[in-house]
Amino acid sequence: MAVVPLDTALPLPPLDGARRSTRKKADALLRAAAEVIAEKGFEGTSLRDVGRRLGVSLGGMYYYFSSKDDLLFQIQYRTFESLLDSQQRLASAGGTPTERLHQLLVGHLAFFERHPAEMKICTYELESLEGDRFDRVLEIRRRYYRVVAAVVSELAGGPARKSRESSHSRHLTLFIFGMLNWAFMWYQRDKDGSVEALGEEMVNLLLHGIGKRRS
Amino acid sequence: MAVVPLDTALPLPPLDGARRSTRKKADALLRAAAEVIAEKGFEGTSLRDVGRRLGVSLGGMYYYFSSKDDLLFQIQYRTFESLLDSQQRLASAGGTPTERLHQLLVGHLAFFERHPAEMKICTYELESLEGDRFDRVLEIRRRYYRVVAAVVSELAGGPARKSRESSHSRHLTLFIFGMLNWAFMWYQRDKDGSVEALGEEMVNLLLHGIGKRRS
DNA sequence: AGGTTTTTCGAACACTTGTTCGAAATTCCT
DNA sequence: AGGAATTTCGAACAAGTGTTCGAAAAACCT
Repeated sequence: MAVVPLDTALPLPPLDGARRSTRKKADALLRAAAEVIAEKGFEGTSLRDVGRRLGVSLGGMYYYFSSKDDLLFQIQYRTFESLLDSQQRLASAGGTPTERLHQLLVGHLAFFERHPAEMKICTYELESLEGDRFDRVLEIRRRYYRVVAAVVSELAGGPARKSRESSHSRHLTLFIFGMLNWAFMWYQRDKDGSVEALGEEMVNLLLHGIGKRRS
Repeated sequence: MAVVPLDTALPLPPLDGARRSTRKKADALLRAAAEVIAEKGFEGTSLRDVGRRLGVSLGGMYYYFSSKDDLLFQIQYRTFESLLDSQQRLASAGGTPTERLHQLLVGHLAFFERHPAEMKICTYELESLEGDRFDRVLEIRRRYYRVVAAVVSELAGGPARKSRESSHSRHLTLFIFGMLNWAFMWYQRDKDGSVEALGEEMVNLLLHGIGKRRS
């Protein structure tokens, strides 16, 4: 009976036994790819284009990524890893539910301001992923959803019920994500002010509705 | 000196001197194309695919559309024409500003429920348009924006100022579009109820904020 | 220095794409 | 029925795609 070698699970492209400089270059390629894909779309982007930005040949790209799909997956997964981590820190930093919501809104907007290309890709190109890669990205997105939903439930439903999420607070949460994620369609710092100020406007709307200002 | 014929400005594909059945077929092709593009993206969709759905050969497609870009343009432009028309009717039907906002929210959601593929394309594939086609779609989108923005200003700013839109009500309007347009990411009639009910939840949030129900 | 591993390249592959064009088929009108 | 306009097709084109592979180059370690 043949024995399957048990060592490092993933064979080539994940760059496990790689020099640090190589990993740095993979990161740089990922960032460059994000910019191109954000501009021309995933299908409209060729690996040759991405490589050319950093002087890497087409064949060379396959040393860093096992496929074009893998590249897209890594952009999306890493982005949500980073966002989730940052937001989880904020959500568990204490304060009233209102304060925590405020933190999360500004946190999301600030992250999006720092990584516009990656965030755009996450909203535009989720469905360009397939199979396992799609599932894994969906799963981490759900984790992020729950972080925000928890705070919204607290705020909307009074003391959080242990049981299933109410459809009311589900909708509230999705409305909020809509406002947040739509921002990349129009937000320009010059025109719209800082993300902190924008987060403030958002939290005012969410707490008191249109018309009334301040708390 | 040669004389350029002055008659029907647009020569071929706009199907000006066309039989009624031909225009019907063009409409059917447009709908079929919308479904394919909504599923696989514009770049990922081939004219061969679209044609095959209705038994039209690749070459045949060019009798109806002057190019692949033209097809995408027509989907987007016609969709906004129809949406704009329908919403303008609602906005000028009278009632208090609150009632008119309510009408517009439900109207938008209902339109989106009737034309999910087209609406998805309008949000995903605007940037796949170029030059004049891009400009024209942008212009009609702005017209629609103003219809909603006008009602929001009335509601938020007290009596509407004649002058420039305040950045506060600009943001409010864009928040609302975010909630509306994000809905296609998650809305399922079974799970989320009717669009009328959803519109009600939205208007409640906008008027009174989280937590308080009813008016 | 020499030898090993990591990195890079370029050519070749099979395939798909949008577009053009001229001839054939169909439909319409009188 | 015949003639004119319309619709439809199929083949051909040039260009671009992701992926594979084996050999060369560079970097590293002792």
